[in-house]
Amino acid sequence: MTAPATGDIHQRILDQATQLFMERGYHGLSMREIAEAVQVSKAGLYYHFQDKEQLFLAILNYGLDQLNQAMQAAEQTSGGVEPRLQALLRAIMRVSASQRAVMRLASHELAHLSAATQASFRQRYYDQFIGRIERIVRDAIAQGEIKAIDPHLATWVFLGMVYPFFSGSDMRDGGADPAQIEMIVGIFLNGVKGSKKSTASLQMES
Amino acid sequence: MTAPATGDIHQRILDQATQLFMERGYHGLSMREIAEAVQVSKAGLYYHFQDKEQLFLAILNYGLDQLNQAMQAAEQTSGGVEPRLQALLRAIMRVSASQRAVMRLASHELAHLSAATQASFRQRYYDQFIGRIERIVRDAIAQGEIKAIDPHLATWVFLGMVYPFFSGSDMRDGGADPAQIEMIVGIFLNGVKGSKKSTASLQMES
DNA sequence: CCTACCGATCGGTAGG
DNA sequence: CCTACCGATCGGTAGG
Repeated sequence: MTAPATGDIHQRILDQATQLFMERGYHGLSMREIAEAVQVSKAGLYYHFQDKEQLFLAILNYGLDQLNQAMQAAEQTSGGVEPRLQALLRAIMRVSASQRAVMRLASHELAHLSAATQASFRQRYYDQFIGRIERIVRDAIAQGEIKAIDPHLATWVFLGMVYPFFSGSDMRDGGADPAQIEMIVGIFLNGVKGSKKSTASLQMES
Repeated sequence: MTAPATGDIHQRILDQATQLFMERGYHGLSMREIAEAVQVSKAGLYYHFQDKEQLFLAILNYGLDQLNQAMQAAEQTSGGVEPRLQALLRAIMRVSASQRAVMRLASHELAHLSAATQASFRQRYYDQFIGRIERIVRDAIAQGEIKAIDPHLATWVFLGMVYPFFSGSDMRDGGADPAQIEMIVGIFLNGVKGSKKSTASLQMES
């Protein structure tokens, strides 16, 4: 009566649950509530997903896949750190805000899942997301484009800077302002820039 | 039998619950489990705290108080952005890692509380924590020490950079490495430095 | 502060 | 045999 409602139920569950888990967290949302939102029975949920944890994991994996595809295309960009980082960020900002926010959901809620689930997702997360940024940072250090700081730390610093754009809750919900993103990349690069073409005074540490 | 166990039960509940909420999140931890950990009855918990939300709020407020006291002392520091930011960060890093992590707990879980509780905490959070950093940033912009960017955005960028040091879960648990902290402040300041002149603000190593 | 409970809801599963 | 569910209920636990 209300609608044909037959738009791939599997996907409709994923979409609705994504939104609800984002608002309420893993333990703050029940399978019953998801079922009501999707207008299937709770048993219907369990036909499509083994249990709550596997449903949640499917959400995280789907979000990571979206990001991965976007980042893959952007990775062809060659040149220095700046064009590469900017291209990566632009690609990330082109995926929907809600799928971006799934990465934040992952970092907040992963600890509440079983050890096996955590391990399996964390592996993919590093391979497909963090690793891509860290690789650019490592290359830039090798080229002397940025200071010889710990690449892992530098990556986390950079991610921390753009973190608000993965959320829409801490900051303004408008979201992906390209100018702001570019400025933040600029701040990062200016902050960590190496001795190559500027002053050598910042280089050494012991 | 087991222990005298009479070390201010109110505080023991706070301490134990802080640790457990940190591991499990607001909805991932039951009052029953807290009671068992503290070795009081569940009803005993309700003698000391009105309900689960008020217990959780007490934890957040206590953590904020610790930070507030430390930051108040550091706020006497005068001079440019750099000494002021460094003093503030050093003060923050002197409070225990677990109390620092309470701020992260707040940012993760606050959304799961009632609107009234959220509002009451967020007010204090801005007044006593974020506001202190934003004030320094605003002063620095007014003095031309750093670029004329949105102070709110700059504050969130800075907080994002030091975010890992509020956790102990995303990064190494060792926690507060002063050298890393100083370097990050240096990266931020170098990244946002203004047109005034690059005098002492570039020197981050001693 | 405890024992003894409540209305309701939790994640998950039965047979059809 | 299949896909795609349903109404009802399981044993336990939630906050109060």
